[in-house]
Amino acid sequence: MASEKLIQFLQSTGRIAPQQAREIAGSFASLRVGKNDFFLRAGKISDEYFFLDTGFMRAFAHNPAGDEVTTAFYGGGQVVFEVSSFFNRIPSQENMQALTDCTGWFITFQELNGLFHSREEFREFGRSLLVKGYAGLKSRMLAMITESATERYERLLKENPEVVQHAPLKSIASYLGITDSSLSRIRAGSKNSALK
Amino acid sequence: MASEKLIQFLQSTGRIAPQQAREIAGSFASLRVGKNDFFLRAGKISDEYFFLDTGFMRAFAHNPAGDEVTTAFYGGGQVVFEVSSFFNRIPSQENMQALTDCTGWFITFQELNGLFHSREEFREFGRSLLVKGYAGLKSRMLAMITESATERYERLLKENPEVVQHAPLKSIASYLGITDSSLSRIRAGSKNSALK
DNA sequence: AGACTCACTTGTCAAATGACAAGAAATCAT
DNA sequence: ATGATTTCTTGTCATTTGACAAGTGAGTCT
Repeated sequence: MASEKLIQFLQSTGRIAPQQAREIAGSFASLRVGKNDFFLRAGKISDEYFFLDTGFMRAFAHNPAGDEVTTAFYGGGQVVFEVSSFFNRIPSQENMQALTDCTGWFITFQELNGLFHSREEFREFGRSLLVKGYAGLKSRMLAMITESATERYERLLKENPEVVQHAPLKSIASYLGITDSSLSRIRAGSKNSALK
Repeated sequence: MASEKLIQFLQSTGRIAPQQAREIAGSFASLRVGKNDFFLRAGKISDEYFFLDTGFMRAFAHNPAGDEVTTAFYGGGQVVFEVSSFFNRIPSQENMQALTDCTGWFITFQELNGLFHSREEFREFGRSLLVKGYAGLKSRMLAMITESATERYERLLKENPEVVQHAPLKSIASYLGITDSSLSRIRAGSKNSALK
């Protein structure tokens, strides 16, 4: 198993020692998701806690009008699962789909819970991940309130440049809360802002 | 101790039995926060996990320009603390302030951790609360992307009518991501939408 | 009472963004 | 390859929202 990246990841919070990380990683099974394949479909229960090793994914919901709204992007080194569906065992409102071919490692809800039960340090790790996701959402919310569309785009470009390279414009636009034509204009503008 | 509401709350996820709920509630101490008093100041570590029994509170941050941005409202029956600061033991970026006189029950981080350690059912309860908060933020984010300011205001009015009665207009406006004059116009408009 | 502050409203104008539609460019299926 | 589909860009115009400023009214302090 070439799960070195997962083992590193488990140690990243400093609460899990190398040997324990190796043991925990042993409970994960490998998974690959082909480009455009769905990792999770709305209506299903999110049951895989998936460490994404290589590739990019996105999550999206539908607004009342039926349009797709991208709610998250994921790159290598992140864990992909729908929090509410996974922990509450209820159908997901969101879809998760691979933007590129993806590879990684997963465990099921049941296995995760077993590990949480038997390993306090892994439980702490899981909480830390949840808290981190929560904080990330909060800061995105703050950006949505205080920044202009252009600023939000530039922030995404800076903080997540790979995403911009792999996601289609309309997904990025709905993630930023703007229309695709507006984003197209923002892109055109930021290049020529000095010219004309 | 008249902590019946807290005891009920602990049982609300169905994972904690009445007797256990009573014992856990016994670890909480009572707290009152006077109107306009700060429950938490930016720069401090959030160290109280506070079950708000009666009253209303809000959380707010400052944007780069220095203006207050309200990030959350809390009413009776909710738990008030800054997730990231509390669990990561880092200074809070947010302030939390009482909108009205408040009463409730709290435990410190250390005590909470002790309970998490000794009582699996309370640990599950804590996770459930975190997951609920996470899901709430996600749906607020979705509303911010897909709904107009008027729709967001009407949703708040419907889902949290008490808040609107106790928070000043400008706090509500920044929570909704609009200026106070826009909110004032929205309010004026929704009354007269049938008239001229 | 009188002067102050604070919360809210309203007017005017500008800026940001959306709606809709047409066209160019890239991608895909057969 | 070719036609179909999707993706992205661009034009025109409408709508939403913001910026700024003035005004009203309610409460507060001395």
